[in-house]
Amino acid sequence: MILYIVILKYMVKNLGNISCEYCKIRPDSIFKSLNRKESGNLDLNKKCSIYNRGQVIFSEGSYPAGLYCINDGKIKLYKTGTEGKEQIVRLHKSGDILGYRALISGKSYSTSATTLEDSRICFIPRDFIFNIIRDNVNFSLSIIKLLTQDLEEAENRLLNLAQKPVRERLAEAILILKETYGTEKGDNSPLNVNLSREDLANIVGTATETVIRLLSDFKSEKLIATKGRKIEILNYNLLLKTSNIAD
Amino acid sequence: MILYIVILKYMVKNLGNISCEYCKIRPDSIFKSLNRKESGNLDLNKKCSIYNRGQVIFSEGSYPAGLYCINDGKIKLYKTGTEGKEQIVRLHKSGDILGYRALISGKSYSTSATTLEDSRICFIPRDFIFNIIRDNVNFSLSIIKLLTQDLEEAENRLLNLAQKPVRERLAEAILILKETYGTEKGDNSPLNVNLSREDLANIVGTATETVIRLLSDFKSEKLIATKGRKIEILNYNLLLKTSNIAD
DNA sequence: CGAGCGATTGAAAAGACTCAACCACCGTGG
DNA sequence: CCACGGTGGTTGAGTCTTTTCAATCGCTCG
Repeated sequence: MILYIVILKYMVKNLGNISCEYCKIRPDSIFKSLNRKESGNLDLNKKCSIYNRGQVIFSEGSYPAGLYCINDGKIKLYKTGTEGKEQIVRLHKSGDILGYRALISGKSYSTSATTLEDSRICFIPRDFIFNIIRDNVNFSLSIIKLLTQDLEEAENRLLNLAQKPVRERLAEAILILKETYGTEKGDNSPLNVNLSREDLANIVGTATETVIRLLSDFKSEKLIATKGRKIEILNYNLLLKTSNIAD
Repeated sequence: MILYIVILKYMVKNLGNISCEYCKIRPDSIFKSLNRKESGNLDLNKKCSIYNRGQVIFSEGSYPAGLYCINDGKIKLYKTGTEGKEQIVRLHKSGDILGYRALISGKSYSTSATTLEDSRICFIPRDFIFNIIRDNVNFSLSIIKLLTQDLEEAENRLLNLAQKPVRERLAEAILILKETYGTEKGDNSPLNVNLSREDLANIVGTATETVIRLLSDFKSEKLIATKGRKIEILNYNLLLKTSNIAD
């Protein structure tokens, strides 16, 4: 019986190995500039796996052997502070790639990555990536573009952490969650992501209890509604105002 | 007389137009991968200027027409928050280039840059840079490397702002100032940079008064000595401990 | 049913900010 | 030469946000 399960899991893993050429996320990914030959080559080199929710993809301090492409799933990228508390640096979703900073700079990971839900993630070995960078200028331009986006976002968050009160940051975080992961059904439905209060606190950069208190403030102000971990935005405009975002 | 001064200033500006091939900062700069022809070409295209202390090089929101290379000087790169308070994102020194993020991403500047002291800065027009990127793979790899460094640094500061108390962040900031700008004469001399208490606060992400109070704490703990804006590190190890940097 | 984890609430304390006053220094103009 | 105003630095007091610690609750899982 156990053997059977192991085999099944193995099969699932391999079934995950879809074609990059026809991958649903291809139009959004940095691999879109690959030609047919390169793309076919990528198929032969990559290895797709299913990660269960809460599984660690890589850890701060270890060395990258390639990069990860999220076919389907949600991932948190975080650093661990001196007291062991996580700070979530970025959230990722289908179509994003992970671990390219460390791979390219040739250094160890400066963040850890963990799935927020069951995810299908493809691994592409180091050499393949470097070959593409050398051969395909557009690919390295895509990498540069990614980096500039991440950098700009990081600098914005720097400003927020330094200057905005927790209340505003939490409001903004909820808005960003909507931007990133959308809602479950339509406009009047909960955000399509399950985060613990602790994760939320680790995005905002505050204590878990503070998040809980502010969420219940938001609820009494009719900005949001919650049901377990599900958060629904009830008054978008007021939440936007609460977040005090420039312009 | 006034005319004379204007002419003098104009002359100084042109005298500033030194050769990139033999520029003292060339070995440290991203232009080191340029060959002789490209480098000569750069000389013909660039334009060097003297900026007085406190002069703005570019402002958040405006569009880049090229990038800046610091031949000599110190620059603060900062964002302005909703209440008009600055947050210093990064400090730059001789050999650094400025404004490449906005130039490459084709977007407006997301930060402003102002000199902390009189500086000689060269401007290199947009087209020239893009030509190099297209022709010289090593150059774009240098850009990628810069971006990865900046990103890593930004993420580290994110963690610090979110989790560390002001006292630790200020101690770390002083250590970083030493790393970046060194000391005036030797080990037992003040840091080689003049920052107002306000600038210091805008690095650390706190109020000016808090910086002043903590600095005087540090003084009574014999960690540092100050004389006007000059800060001298008296007890490096204890300051390091106070900063609570990991490892 | 009990253990354990995440969520919640309460109370107290700490950290940091704001506001206001005051000081020190510097260059200007009378 | 000195009064003046302006800027940046410093100090004090009070306040508010946020954290910390502790206790409780609810739910799930074995």
